Amino acid sequence: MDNWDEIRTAFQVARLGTVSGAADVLGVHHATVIRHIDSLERRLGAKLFQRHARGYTPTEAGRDLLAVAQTTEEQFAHLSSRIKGQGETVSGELVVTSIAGIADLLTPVMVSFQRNWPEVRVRFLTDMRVFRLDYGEAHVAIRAGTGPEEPDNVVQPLARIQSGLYATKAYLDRFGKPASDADFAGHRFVCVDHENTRAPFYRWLRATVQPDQIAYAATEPAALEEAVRQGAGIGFISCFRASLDPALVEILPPRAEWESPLRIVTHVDLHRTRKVQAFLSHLKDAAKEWAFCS
Amino acid sequence: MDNWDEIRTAFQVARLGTVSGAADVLGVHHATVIRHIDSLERRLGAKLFQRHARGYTPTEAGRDLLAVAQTTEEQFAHLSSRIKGQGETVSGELVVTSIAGIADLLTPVMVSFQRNWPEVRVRFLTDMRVFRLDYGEAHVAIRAGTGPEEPDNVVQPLARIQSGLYATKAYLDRFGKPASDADFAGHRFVCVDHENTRAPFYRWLRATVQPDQIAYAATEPAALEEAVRQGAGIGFISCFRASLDPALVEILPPRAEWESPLRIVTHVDLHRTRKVQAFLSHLKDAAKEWAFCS
DNA sequence: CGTTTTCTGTGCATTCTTGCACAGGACCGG
DNA sequence: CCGGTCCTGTGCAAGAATGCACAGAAAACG
Repeated sequence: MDNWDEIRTAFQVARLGTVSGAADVLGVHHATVIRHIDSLERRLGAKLFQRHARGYTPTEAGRDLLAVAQTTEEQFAHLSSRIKGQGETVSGELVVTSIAGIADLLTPVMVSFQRNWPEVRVRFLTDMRVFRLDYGEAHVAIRAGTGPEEPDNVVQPLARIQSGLYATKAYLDRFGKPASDADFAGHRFVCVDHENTRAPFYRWLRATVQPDQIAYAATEPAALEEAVRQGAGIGFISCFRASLDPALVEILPPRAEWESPLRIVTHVDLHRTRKVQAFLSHLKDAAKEWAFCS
Repeated sequence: MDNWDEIRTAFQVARLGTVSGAADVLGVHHATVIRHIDSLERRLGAKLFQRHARGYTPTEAGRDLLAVAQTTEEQFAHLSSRIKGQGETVSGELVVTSIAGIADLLTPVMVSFQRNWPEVRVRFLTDMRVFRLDYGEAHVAIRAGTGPEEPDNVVQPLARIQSGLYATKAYLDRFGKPASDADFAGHRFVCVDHENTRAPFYRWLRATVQPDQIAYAATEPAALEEAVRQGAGIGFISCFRASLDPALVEILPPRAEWESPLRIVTHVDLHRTRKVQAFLSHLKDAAKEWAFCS
């Protein structure tokens, strides 16, 4: 049963009883309608209509088609209005992905968004691998740094998260607290185990301290943070995370050059929808309230 | 939501995830598939798929379409197999029409046919007006005489119903019983009120008796028969109907020239179907058993 | 790391569908 | 009885959808 258009044509003929009437409704020439019916009947091997000078009377098969196509037309009409409307409504799924490090910063935003738009089911994905927006894996991605992006992705700056140098009280009791970045001699540091990282504060750290001062290195951000908390040395932790842990002591005040940009990335097709726009404005509003950001 | 073929194309793309795969299944070029999707999305004003190098991933709208079109395809497949099969099966409606005069002759045939083919719903229409087969009003018509027929109707002889001259005992007690058609003087007759009727026995009657002997005339066959039963005169009644009424007495034995042919008429498109053929053979078998016919 | 495969996407020629004009038949109303 | 109207049906030309060839890009594979 290929060629659904011919079924649609036959449906209108069965509904209206005449070829001409169906042609008017369908917006085609009546010759086209005749040819569609002929083609469909030839393929089915059965007559759908009794032809006579006053019109086409559906046979039993034609009435069967009428009933089936009637519901089909209704289903398609509903589908059409759903799809046309869904770009304008804030409902359905909203899939947001981000790096794991800022999950606890974002979660309150997600929850309040869902509270504001109860029709929306929020999915918040944090995973090792980067989710790809052009594969339809997420509507919105929140990413750190200034990495390259796909051509079809629209990128917006969200905030600049401040990071500072921290150490535990236990570390300071043992090694003392440096007064400035000129006073780092004899101190040990925690740094990412990657020569050419893009994180600005780690680039600054590698340029400032001696390599043998890096006492602890790891690839995983969470592992680095944990190392500082365990007293392995002085290390960078984002200010908002450090503020949650009273055991951490700020070594130096945050600097603008240490700030790391946070970007909102959306796929160009989804960016225009009201659902995504609603979330974006909600997210930006929330970001304005964030302390430790600029 | 016109152009159902584009929905079908989009359905296959959503189902398979690639344009190329959908093109193979649909038996068209992949460029055609791309153009269908583009056209459909443009008309809906919403993206159905996220495009990427490995294929098309359906969006929320695309998944919605997938679900709707899935059931549509199934419905159409069922419809197709029903229509293709129904020409070969004996089921559904069977509409038979005839003149009212032979309804009680046909009814047992219809009932036994329905008993033999329980899938069939029989509708037996007897009405004043002649039902038109080319308007799809009936599958089979049983008609008397040798009237003209539509070009698309296939006509078969069914039987020749015998009619005889009858009167009531009361009439005979009063007027006597004529020994032959040469002994009709002084008798009164019941005849159709129509100069040029096609019924052979009435033509014979008008040619045989004097006009003033026709004591009772009517247009309706049932009214004529009732007039004979009421003793209005001698009149023609079909033998099978007269045999049911013991009050009627046969005046003259049936003659071949009084016989009226009974024709089966079907529309050429429906004539080929097994359902109609089954009824026709059943009807012919039953007609062989009919007494008062030849 | 280069190669192969498998996708999508687009300009161009072709085929096929569609529209048009007209014929023919049936029905309706005067 | 006869013109007007509303149907269906068909040959022919215009237009639109399709197929083809090729480009380009990304993933898979050895």
